[in-house]
Amino acid sequence: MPEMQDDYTPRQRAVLDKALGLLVEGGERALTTAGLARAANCSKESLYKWFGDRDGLLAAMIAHQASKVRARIDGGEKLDHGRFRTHLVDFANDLLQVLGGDVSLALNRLAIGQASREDSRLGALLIERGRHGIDKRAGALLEAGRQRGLIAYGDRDAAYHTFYGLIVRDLHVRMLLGEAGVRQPENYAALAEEAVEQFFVLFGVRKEETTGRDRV
Amino acid sequence: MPEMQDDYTPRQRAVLDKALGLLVEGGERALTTAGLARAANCSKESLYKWFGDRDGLLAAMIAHQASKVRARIDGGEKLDHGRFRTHLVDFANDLLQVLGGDVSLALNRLAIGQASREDSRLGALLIERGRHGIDKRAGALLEAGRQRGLIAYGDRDAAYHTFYGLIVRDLHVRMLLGEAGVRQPENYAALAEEAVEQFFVLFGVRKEETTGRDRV
DNA sequence: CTCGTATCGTACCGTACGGTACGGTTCTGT
DNA sequence: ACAGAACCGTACCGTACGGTACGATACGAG
Repeated sequence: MPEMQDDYTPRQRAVLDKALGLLVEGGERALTTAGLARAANCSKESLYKWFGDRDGLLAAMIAHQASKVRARIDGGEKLDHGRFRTHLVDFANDLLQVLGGDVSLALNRLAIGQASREDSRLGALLIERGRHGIDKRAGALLEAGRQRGLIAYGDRDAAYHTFYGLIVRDLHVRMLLGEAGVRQPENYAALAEEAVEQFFVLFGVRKEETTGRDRV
Repeated sequence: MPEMQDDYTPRQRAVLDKALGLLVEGGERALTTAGLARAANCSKESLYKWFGDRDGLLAAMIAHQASKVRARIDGGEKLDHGRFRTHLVDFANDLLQVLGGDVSLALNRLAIGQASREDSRLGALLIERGRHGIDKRAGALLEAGRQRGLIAYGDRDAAYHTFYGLIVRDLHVRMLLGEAGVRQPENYAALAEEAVEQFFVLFGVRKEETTGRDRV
């Protein structure tokens, strides 16, 4: 599996960044080969030489963007309840931040728009390059919490997906649809707090009154 | 607010159904005016006369589809815990069934693909015509349960969104992305059961202890 | 200095789409 | 029966896009 590092030259990376910019600004319709060549001061011939065809360009954009968002791994410090809780809240915040980001939304819209085409692998590529890192990080975090006896679950994937649902709810789709008033990063913190709170209600291990009486 | 009933002639409805068929089968690229005219045995001129332009056609398709899915309202029988639970499970099942349906996925993909265009109202239209009915039904259901003392919440919208997240998790986006192996209707029942179970853990009222009252 | 390579800018080609126009046909009301 | 409207099928137009070709330019290797 790929090492999350694109093997493109700096020039090519700059072009891919321009392409992402066009995509974010104007959607798929704005991302034409001629437009990209003009915006990036390169020739269409170079685009086709580097990326093969338009689909190759789109795939390269996803790979390039994924290579920039390095999934940081949480250090293995000693986990008490408070630290674990903080890590979960951080994860939830990061997740909302990522999903609500301009580039993420634009790439997801692109991949979803292409999903009907049978020969398009953009969706799988997006999940493989983008989601799996997040999943790994969350899985490790949950596993660490379970081993310390802070939470309990039968199926880690099920617990993770529940956690994901508690955090994201229907926000992702509504942001993808462009609904007004949904993208409000100032609310992410509160959403993350509440999701973690609910996650602990579902999967937390009662320590007989050891539950930190945090303010909510 | 519209009455969830499209004011189109049967002929026009048949054309809109053909259009939905083309969209489901081949995505947005397959839905061309010429293609639709050929498939529906009508003239392009009629299409433009009836729907104005392509965007009008797309909007009409959404309205037409929404008019077919009538949000049935649950009868007001006496609610005991078992009945209430059954209604919640039914709602969860219906929700998964709807979101995973061919037409719903195709229309959502279409609206999401257009979401970048500033002048596109498809996303808002889809939410307005499709989601609001579901939201109303769920809201009424939750409110009935609360008034019977079966569940407790401070904010109904928050409780509903949590319920939604527990049911759908990340399934909707992954289905939209076309990930293989995600659309498995045979799993919906188990997912619905588990979501309702978790929902009761979070918001259910124990007959003995009346705790679990959360603010926020 | 010179050759080769990579790249740029532009021009070009074929295609496909949105939208319009028009002659011929069917349907409807009187 | 007849007039008018609605509609079909097709042809047509302008545009825009993906992809290719080509001459011009910059630059490193020998």
